[in-house]
Amino acid sequence: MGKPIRGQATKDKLLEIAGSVFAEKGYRDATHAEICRRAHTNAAAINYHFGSKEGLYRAVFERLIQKTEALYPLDGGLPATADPEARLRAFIQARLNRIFDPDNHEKLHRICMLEIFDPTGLLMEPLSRQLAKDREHIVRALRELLGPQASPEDVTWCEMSIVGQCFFTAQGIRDGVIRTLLNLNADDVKGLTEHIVAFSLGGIASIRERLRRPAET
Amino acid sequence: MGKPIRGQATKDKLLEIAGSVFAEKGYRDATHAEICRRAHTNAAAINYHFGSKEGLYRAVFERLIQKTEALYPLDGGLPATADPEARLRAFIQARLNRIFDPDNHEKLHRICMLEIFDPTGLLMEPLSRQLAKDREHIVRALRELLGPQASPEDVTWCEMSIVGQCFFTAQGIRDGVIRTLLNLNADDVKGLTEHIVAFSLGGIASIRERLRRPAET
Amino acid sequence: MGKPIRGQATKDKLLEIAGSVFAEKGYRDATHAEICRRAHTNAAAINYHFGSKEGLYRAVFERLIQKTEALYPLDGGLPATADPEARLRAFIQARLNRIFDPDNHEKLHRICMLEIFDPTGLLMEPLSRQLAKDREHIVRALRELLGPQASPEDVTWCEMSIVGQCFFTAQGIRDGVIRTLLNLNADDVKGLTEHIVAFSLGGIASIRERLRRPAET
Amino acid sequence: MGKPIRGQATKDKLLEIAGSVFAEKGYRDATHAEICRRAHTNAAAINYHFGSKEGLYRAVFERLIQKTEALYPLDGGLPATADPEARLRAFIQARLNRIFDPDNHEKLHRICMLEIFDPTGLLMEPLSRQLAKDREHIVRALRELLGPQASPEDVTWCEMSIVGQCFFTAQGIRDGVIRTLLNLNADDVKGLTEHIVAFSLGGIASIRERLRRPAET
DNA sequence: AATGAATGAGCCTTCATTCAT
DNA sequence: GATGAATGAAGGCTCATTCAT
Repeated sequence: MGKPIRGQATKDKLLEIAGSVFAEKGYRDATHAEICRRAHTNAAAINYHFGSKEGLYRAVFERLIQKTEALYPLDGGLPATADPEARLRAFIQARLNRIFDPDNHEKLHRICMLEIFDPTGLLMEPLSRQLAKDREHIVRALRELLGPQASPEDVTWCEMSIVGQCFFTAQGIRDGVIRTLLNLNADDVKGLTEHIVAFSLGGIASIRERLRRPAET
Repeated sequence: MGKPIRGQATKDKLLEIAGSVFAEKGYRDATHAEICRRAHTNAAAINYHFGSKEGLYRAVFERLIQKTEALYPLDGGLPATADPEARLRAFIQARLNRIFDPDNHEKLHRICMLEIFDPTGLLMEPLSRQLAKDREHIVRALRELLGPQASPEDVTWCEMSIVGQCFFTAQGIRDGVIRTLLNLNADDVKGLTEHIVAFSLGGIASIRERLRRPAET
Repeated sequence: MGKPIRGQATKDKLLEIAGSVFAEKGYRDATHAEICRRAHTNAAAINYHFGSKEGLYRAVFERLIQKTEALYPLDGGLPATADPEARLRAFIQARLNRIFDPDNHEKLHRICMLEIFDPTGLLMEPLSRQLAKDREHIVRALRELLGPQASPEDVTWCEMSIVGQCFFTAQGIRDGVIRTLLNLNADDVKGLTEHIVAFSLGGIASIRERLRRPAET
Repeated sequence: MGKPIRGQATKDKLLEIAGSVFAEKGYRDATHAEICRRAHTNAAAINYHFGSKEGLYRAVFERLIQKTEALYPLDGGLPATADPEARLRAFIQARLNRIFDPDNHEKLHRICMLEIFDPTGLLMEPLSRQLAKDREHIVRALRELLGPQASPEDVTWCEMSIVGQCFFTAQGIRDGVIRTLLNLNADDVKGLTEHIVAFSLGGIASIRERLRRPAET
């Protein structure tokens, strides 16, 4: 109740705005000047509240992670005993929801993509911790779906196939060059989800079949 | 024969080195200083030969495109009348070969990825022209594989599923955070190819089946 | 009786800590941040209590002067009628004691040295008042030792010779480059005193002799 | 003949001016802005020519050392076999000449004093090398003058007594607080030299005598 | 034709100080 | 009376570019 503590308000504002700027421009191109201008703060505020641009970046990431985790758990709320196909669907759905969430989460997605393709080295630890945690759900579902013959490598490749579809397709739908090229409907998240689920289940079935008859390769 | 014109040699050297630096650091973090140091040239050479950093970047891209196209055509040399499954396999193979080519072509891949995920806006035109051209082969193969019921959107989504697997999996195998996380064998390009082909054929079959019974969704 | 006023405690703590920081880093390199951190105070406390960094600096100096004067009078407690040689020895002893006092007084010495060699201009008045006062004892002793033929200039030069030995030798024994170079024993203050006394008495005798036979130069 | 190479002129100007500014303000208070303003250069010139402020500082020091060494050798041109008293006089003379040289050398003296009393840590290596070299002449002369009974420590203390007189007296004559206080004639370098020589010879004689009769202490 | 020298704009950061409570 | 929050000014440095030769 009542207005927030004075200091916290500025700090939150900075985190909010900095999240947007980092997501838009990437860490290196985001400047104190722009962040502070948009947050209506002095250029020294970042260093005052976060010690440095790096400190701000890390704080932004942590905050985005927390918000997102709470909102879109990657198990979709399903118990570990649920049908693995349903859990796969839930995972894909959650991934796409995270990406297309209009609020904070697309920022997280952007920042993660940038870190994966052009790392700053500043989020190494929290990012890999996060990614490791995110994998658990899908890896478990995949093990069940692929059956006991699947090696860890088989599982990982299938995981990459699925996550790659989510990340890349989302990028294609939403941004830049590819979007212009493909002329896809950015709003049809549901349709996209169904596509990826169907495609992936087919892919998984195919891999499973292949494992049963390895001679054919 | 006679010695090569001195100016041309410097220019080529710059293109060569700049390709590496742009690929390693991205456009924004690549500096005149580093490029010229590694090319043993004066810092003014870039502007002298290419007018600006932007000019150099564009020239580098064009040159990489040319070299790569000649080396790894995306139809794999197959005629348009060949078996569509074979053409799909050829496409995936060529994509992965381009990515894993130890020479120049991984540079092209890096630059394309960076442009897709963090566009500079400088390659908009040549990049989208290139991507449009690259699509043709796979889109044709997919149309045949998915059958006449597939809408253009279905085809595009499948295309994205396949390309997404290639791009993202390659990234996962080769670089940074994800590689550390997954502990995959970076050399097994052949195994990766077979995985993506098998997974994709399964995925395509699943989508085709789904188109025949649309009520199920 | 009764607990000390809270404000006074903070103020004293600030004076104490600021003395150390000014002595260690010099006025210019001493920062509000460091002083207040080490004094467990808010960064605004300095300006609140002392108006400005300058005000704090002056207050620190005054306080150090007071403490030191009480502890190590430069006449060594000897009456003005005592043997001038004894008074000279007492002066040198007191100077060195001030410098090597492990508590507060080496701070005063450091600050004076820094002001002499790299003046801030902020202590001009109190410092020159202090130095003028400090001179009195040795100047009087020197006049007696040099005899009536000595001009004021002769006296001053001898004074400088003696004080110079104290200040510089002390610096050499205790700090940085010179100490490393000379490898002297930092604890032998007594030995150093005896050296300077002996050297100076010899020097004074030589000057006195020279005054009697000015033709020789 | 003819005007100097273009680049070298700016570089020399910067060294020249920077020497003055470093000597006047000390390393920390000397700013790019002031140096470049006075050298009529852009603020980026320092980093262009010397890499950094530190680089400039080091270059300034080296240059001052070189010029000074050539102009005022501390042996005064005397052979090592000359009368030790003459060599002592030559040493003191050279030291004072270096300090009072109106051209570059007082800059060197200022910088050395600042480094000794408030080190930046940037000249540690060249400074201590230089000081070690400077000592040689006087140490040799002192060994002869003090006789075989003198321990290395005795020699060092006498050295400090002499150098201390030179440094401190010079400071007193020339700068700030002390000068105002003492009202000495800044131009009488010759008189000062004679004073320090006479005082020191007397001091040395006294120490030598003391070594012969150690019981008296 | 080619390059060493120079620069203006902008970046992150630090600091003493002031403000609002 | 005392302090957490905020700031304007300035600092060293980097960089793509331009200039003079």
